[in-house]
Amino acid sequence: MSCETDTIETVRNSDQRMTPQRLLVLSAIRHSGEHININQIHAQVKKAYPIINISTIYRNVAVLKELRLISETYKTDGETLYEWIGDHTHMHMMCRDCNDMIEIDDKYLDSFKKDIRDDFGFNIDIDHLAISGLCKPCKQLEQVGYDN
Amino acid sequence: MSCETDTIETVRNSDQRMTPQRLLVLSAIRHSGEHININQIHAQVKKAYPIINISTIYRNVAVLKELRLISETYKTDGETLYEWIGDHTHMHMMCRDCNDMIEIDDKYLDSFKKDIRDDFGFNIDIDHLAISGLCKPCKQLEQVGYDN
DNA sequence: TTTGCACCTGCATTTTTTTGCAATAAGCAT
DNA sequence: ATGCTTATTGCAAAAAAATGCAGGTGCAAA
Ligand SMILES: [Mn+2]
Ligand SMILES: [Mn+2]
Ligand SMILES: [Zn+2]
Ligand SMILES: [Zn+2]
Repeated sequence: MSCETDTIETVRNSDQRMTPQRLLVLSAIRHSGEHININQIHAQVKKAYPIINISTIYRNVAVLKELRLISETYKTDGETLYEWIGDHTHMHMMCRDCNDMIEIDDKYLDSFKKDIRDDFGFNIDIDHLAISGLCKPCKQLEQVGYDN
Repeated sequence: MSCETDTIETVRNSDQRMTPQRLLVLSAIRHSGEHININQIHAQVKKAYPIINISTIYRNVAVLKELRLISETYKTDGETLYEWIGDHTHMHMMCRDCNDMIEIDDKYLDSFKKDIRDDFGFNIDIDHLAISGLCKPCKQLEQVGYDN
């Protein structure tokens, strides 16, 4: 795993240790398509290390989240997803009706982010932003009165 | 509970029923200060109806959330909070270090919301918006290098 | 009022997530 | 290399959340 060198440093520089288990969890998330849940991480890690316990997955995900190497997203349908935070910074819009998630460039947040920082001193984490609402098709269905 | 008449109508108009248990859950959330968790709701409802089961709380909270009468917020420290959605629409900024939550007027979101609707047709739910980041004091501590 | 049906509840159980603990091992300093 | 300190792991057990089911009940239509 040569592409993880700087990540390994990040972990080590924070009084945490880089174990084989932790590296496998980290790689599973990093090299998954994009979003991955706990069971998928567990299944993936098991391929290389079958004895690993699910609690180790939970605990490592918590550590990586704390270090802001990964993000945690609660989907509108209840599923919790993890994602690698690299240089591809973006946010998500999640539809509360069809549960679809679309990816949105974080440039859309620039002005809002600035206002909040200027007026409150609060610094928004764009990497951890998932916003719920109604997507275009679902909104149209609602207006036709097709649903409620 | 005379102040719940329109709420009762909302529930009844959606092919769901208004049971005493549901009304108690609803009132507990509505009349709590602002944010309340599952156990607090359970404790509150028990005062009037001691036999109620915790699973009834979980199920009713899910229904009220689906009807958009209440919002569900995952705090940065893991706690899940519920809140009545009335006319006092607002959003929250949650600090990932000190877990403090500040309330912010939704006017700050107007421009962002419009951009997203114009460009993607996606309609953001302001009532369900809680954004994580670093609050002012925590940001200052970080810059001094006091923490990491 | 009475009836009927779909929704709800309580309870038991299952599933998911968290936690305590003793053994192990990472990483720093000899 | 070797030894120390302390984070981390696997396992078991606890706690939290979700679910199946049989009986109960809201409520709309007679
Ligand atoms: Mn993403
Ligand atoms: Mn609030
Ligand atoms: Zn949708
Ligand atoms: Zn803070």
